[in-house]
Amino acid sequence: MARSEFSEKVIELIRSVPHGRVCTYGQIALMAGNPKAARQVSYILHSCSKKENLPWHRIIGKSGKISIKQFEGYEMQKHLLECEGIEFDLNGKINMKLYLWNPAK
DNA sequence: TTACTGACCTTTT
DNA sequence: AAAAAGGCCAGTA
Repeated sequence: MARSEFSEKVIELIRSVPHGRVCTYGQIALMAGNPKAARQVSYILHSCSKKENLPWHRIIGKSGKISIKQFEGYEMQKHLLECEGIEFDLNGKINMKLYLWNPAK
């Protein structure tokens, strides 16, 4: 598999996400060096979550919603996030203000 | 090599 | 405010 520099950065960033915190695709893509490669982040997750055992459940959409389809693992992600202390509102969204991981700066 | 796909994001109706 | 369309990049076939 072609692990580009971008991919490795994404993987490392995902691994850097603290327990009980979430991050967005765009955020990771931006930190990885490509603000517009957010879509690719998801692809990398799919490729490595199994092999690298990455916390893919901590990666969500910018709106605070889970982007994945229900039959793909929506329930599992929600459960995993709840186990980390993250709560969902009535609309199934996450409070970004509280849980969004803001890396350094 | 080109073509198609995708767990997105931004801008425009 | 909500919904639709376009654009972007990297990876796989």
